[in-house]
Amino acid sequence: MSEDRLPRRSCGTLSASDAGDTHRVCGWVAHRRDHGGLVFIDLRDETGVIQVVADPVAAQVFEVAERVRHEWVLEITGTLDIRPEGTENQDLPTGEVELKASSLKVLAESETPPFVIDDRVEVDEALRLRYRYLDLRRPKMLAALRKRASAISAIRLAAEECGLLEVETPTLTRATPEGARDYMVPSRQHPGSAFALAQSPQLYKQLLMVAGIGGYYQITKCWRDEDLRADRQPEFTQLDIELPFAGVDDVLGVVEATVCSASQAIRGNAPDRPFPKMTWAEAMSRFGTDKPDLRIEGELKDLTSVFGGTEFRAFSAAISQGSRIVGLKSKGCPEGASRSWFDALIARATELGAKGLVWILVEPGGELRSPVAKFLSAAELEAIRDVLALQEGDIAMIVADAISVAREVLGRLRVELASDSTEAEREGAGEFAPFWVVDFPFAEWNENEGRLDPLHHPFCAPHPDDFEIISRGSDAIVEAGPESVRALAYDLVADGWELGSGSVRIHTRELQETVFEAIGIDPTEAEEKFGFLLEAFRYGAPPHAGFAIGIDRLIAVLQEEASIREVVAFPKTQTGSEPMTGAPAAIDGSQLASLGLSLKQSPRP
RNA sequence: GGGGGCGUGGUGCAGUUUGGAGUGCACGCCGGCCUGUCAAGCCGGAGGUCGCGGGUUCAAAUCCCGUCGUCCCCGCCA
Repeated sequence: MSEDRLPRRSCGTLSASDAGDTHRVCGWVAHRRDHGGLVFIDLRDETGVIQVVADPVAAQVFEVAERVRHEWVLEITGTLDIRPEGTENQDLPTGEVELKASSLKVLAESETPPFVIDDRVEVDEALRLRYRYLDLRRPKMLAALRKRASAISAIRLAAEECGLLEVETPTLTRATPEGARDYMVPSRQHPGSAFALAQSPQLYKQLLMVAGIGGYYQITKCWRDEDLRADRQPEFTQLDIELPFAGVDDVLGVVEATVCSASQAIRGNAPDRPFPKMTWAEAMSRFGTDKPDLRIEGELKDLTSVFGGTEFRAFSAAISQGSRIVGLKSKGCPEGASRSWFDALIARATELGAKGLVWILVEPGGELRSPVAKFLSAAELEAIRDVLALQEGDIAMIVADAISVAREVLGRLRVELASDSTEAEREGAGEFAPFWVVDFPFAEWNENEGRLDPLHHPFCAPHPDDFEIISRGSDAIVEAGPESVRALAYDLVADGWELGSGSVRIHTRELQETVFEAIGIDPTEAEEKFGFLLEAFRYGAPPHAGFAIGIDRLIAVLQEEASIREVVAFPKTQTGSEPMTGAPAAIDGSQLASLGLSLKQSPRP
C-alpha cells in the first residue's frame, strides 16, 4: 500500500511483546469467521497463524473481509492488540494477541481448493499428490520439510566436524551389471548408447579413496528402477560416507555422529553412543529377520530340545528330518481368542511357507488351551510356558520346519501381529533406538541361478576369521554353509527399518579377483564390468570402509512416519508416476529421432 | 509377475453381505441472519456417469467378467 511499508512479519511469530505496534503480515486465509458485524480471519504463513480482526469501523477493510474466501492471499497491516480478557486462545501459539486490520489488500484470489488445507482433514493420497502444492501448504507438511532441511544441515555439519569432504560424483554414469535395474538415459551424442542414472556412488567413492581423499561424504540422489514400497521411491536421497585407513568402528563412529545430529535436529534428543551391536546371526535367531523391530515384545525361542522325546508325531517326525521347533510369544490377540482368528493365523503361516503352526493360548487362570494339547505331555507344556515366559492372555506360536523357514515365518508373524495392535501398546513406542547389525554373511545361495550371490555387494571384505574359507572359492563357502561365512558388512536398523548399510571394502586387486571368483564372476567379466576399479587398485589403494544411509528413511523414522512419501516434497506413486505433472510421459517423436531411437511398443494413452 | 484393501456430490465415509426410485451422515461450497469467534453458530439451498467397459436380470452402487487408478504386501530392491 504505502511506499515506505513496514517489513513483513511472520504470522506465527507475533506475540504479546509486539503488542501496541503496527505490523504488516502476508499469508493465506486459513479460516474466516463472519459474525455479521465482526469478521475474524485466521491468516496462515509458513510460521503459523495469526487472528486478524476486521471491524466495521474500518469500513473498507470490513467490506473486503466479508468477501474473502479460503486460501485467498492477503496483505494485512494493523495494530497488534492484546486480546480482550476471556477471548485468548490457549491452543494457538499467537492466541494472546490479534491483529486489528487497518488495511487489507487482496494479493490473489483462490478458487475453492479440492480439499481443505488443514492437518486434521484426511485426504486420499492420490489427490494430495495431484495437488501437492496445496498438500504441502498444510502446516504439518511444511514442518516436515523444515525438519528434513534442518536434519540435513546438521548432518553436513557433523560430517564436516569428522573431517569429511563433500565431493559430488556423477549421476549420469555407466550401467552396473548387477543389482537393481537402471534408469537409462539415452545420449544424443552417442546414438545407441545410454547412461544409467547412478544407483549409488559406490564405485566413485572407492575411487576417491584411491585418489587420496581424506574422508568423503555426499548427500546425493540415487535411482533404482524397481517396484516401490512405503519405504522405497525410484529416486531417493542417500548420505554416502567413505573413510580411508579405517576399520569397522571408525565408520560406525562417523555414522553415529551424523545420525545423532539428525536426531537432535528433528527430535531435540539423540540416542546414546555407541549404538548397540547385534550380529546378523543373533538377529536371525532371536527375531527371524535382519532388521528386527525391537519395540515389539517377544523373541523366537528354539524349543527343539523340549521335544526331544515327544509323543507328538508332527514334532518328532520333523526333528528326525533335521527340522527345528521354534516358538514365539505374542501378547494376546486383538479379537479375543476366537477359533476363526487362530484359523486365519494358521492360514497366514502356511502362506508364508510353513507346513503348519501350533498355537497355545494361556487362559485366565493360567490353563493352556491348544488343539494339540492332548498330544503334548504336561512336562512339555510347562517347558513351553517356561521358555517362552508365557503369561495369562499370551499366545504361543510354534513352527516345526527347516530352521530358515521357521525363523522367516515367525519373524514375519511377529511383525504382522504387532502392526495389528496400536502403536501405543508397543513397548518403547516413540523412542529412537538405532542399533547395528554386524557380521552379515559374505554371500547367499541363489536357488534360481544355482550359484552364490554377494549379500551386500562384491566389494565387501571378508571377515578375517572366515577369509580362509572364502579364499578356497565358492565350493568351500557352500560346504561351510553360506550363512556362517561372514563379511565385514553391517546395517543400521531402527524400528524395523533398514536405515543403511556399509562394509569394509576390498582394496587389493588380488583379493578382489579372489572374491569375484568365489561369487562366480569370471576374470573376463570382471575386467569388462569393473576393469577401471581393478586398474585403480594397481596404483596403491588405501584400506577403506564406508557406509550409506537412506536419508528419506532416516528422516521418516525420526518423524515417526510410516511412509517416506511424507518427508519427500514431490514423491511418486507406487507405480512410479507423478499425478501432478503426469510424468513419465510419452516421448515426443522429434526427441526420439534426435536420440536415434524407435519404439517397439506404444505407450498407454 | 503375484496376493489383498479401496474407488459412491468438491472432501471423508455409510449403503454392497441378502439386487428394488441416488437413500443417509459429517465437512466443504452458495445465499441469508448474526459484534468475540477461533475447524464459530443458526436457517435455507445447490451439487451425482456410484472409476471405466461389458455381462446376468423385469430391475445393478450392490451379482459376474474385464479394465484403469491408488494404497499395503510378496517377488524384486548387489
